[in-house]
Amino acid sequence: MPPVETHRPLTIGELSERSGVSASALHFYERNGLIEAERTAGNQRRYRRDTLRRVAFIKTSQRVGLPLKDIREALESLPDGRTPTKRDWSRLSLRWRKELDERIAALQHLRNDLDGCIGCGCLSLKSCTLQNPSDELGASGAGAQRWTLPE
Amino acid sequence: MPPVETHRPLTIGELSERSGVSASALHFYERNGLIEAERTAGNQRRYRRDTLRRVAFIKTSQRVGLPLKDIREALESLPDGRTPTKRDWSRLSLRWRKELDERIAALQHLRNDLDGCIGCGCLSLKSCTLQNPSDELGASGAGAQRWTLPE
DNA sequence: CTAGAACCTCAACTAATGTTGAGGTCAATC
DNA sequence: GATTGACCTCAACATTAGTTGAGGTTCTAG
Repeated sequence: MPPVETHRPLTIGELSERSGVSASALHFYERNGLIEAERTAGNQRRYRRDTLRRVAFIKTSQRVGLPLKDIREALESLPDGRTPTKRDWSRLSLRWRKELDERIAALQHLRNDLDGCIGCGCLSLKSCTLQNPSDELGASGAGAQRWTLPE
Repeated sequence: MPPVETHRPLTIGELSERSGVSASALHFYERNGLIEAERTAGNQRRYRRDTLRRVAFIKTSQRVGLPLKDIREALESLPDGRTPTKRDWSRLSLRWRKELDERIAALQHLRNDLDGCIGCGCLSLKSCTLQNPSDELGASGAGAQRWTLPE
């Protein structure tokens, strides 16, 4: 296997296969500015190989629960012309880690409240902190709102 | 304040105000079998007061990230004719607690993986467990899929 | 008894995240 | 150099969770 093979750009079929993301979803991501592609003379897409990592980042971010809009914003912070370095990706990962931490904390808080409510079976509006995000949960885990409330 | 006031059914405006859920959303919940209402002679909705708790349960469940379909299924396990008791609500809360636990565990797993990746900046398909839900995360935290994958 | 607030239904629209299909083109192989 | 699988665009549709508006009715307070 010639090493030059390693640098050949990917067709959409290859990217789809290797990323596990459908071609139609890749089209969609492109329309929404999350990925981009060169074109052949015949107008077919050719992806730089680091697009694979980009798509991986998109998938992972979605698993965390982030909307594509946020993911696009994060990706926009990548260097424009050059292929992103490990350091670039690390920075993004670190950013997501914070989101994750907040989200986990919020869910744990919710669980604690739920534990309290299981005893009383309350879930009633005034007495149960679960009902009012702006109450205790809002104060100690503002991150929660990021994930469930509209902007 | 006469105690009989406590038993008067709620108008949609009252339920909306007290639950923080818009009237149009209440209509929507009704269309989708999540809540129900009696009607006055003039066809206006009148809600039993425990509907307040039902709506609270819906809101809380949504904050956990559950789709309405799942919430409806849970609510269907409530007794049909009578007003649910604390015990009934406790049972549902307990069920949600399990979901929450799984979800927290899955996110923690994801975070651990992410920590590994921050060091290497990888996020590449083969080497990074983050990419393949059916790998480690799938094995130890199947619950994660419940929240992010289509059925 | 009447004005105005609150309510009713139904249809259409929104936004996110894609999928599906029609109709046509490209490119790699025999 | 033709075939065939992979690709292209564009439009329409799907799903979730509602919102908005039009056009009409009911309820309540004065």
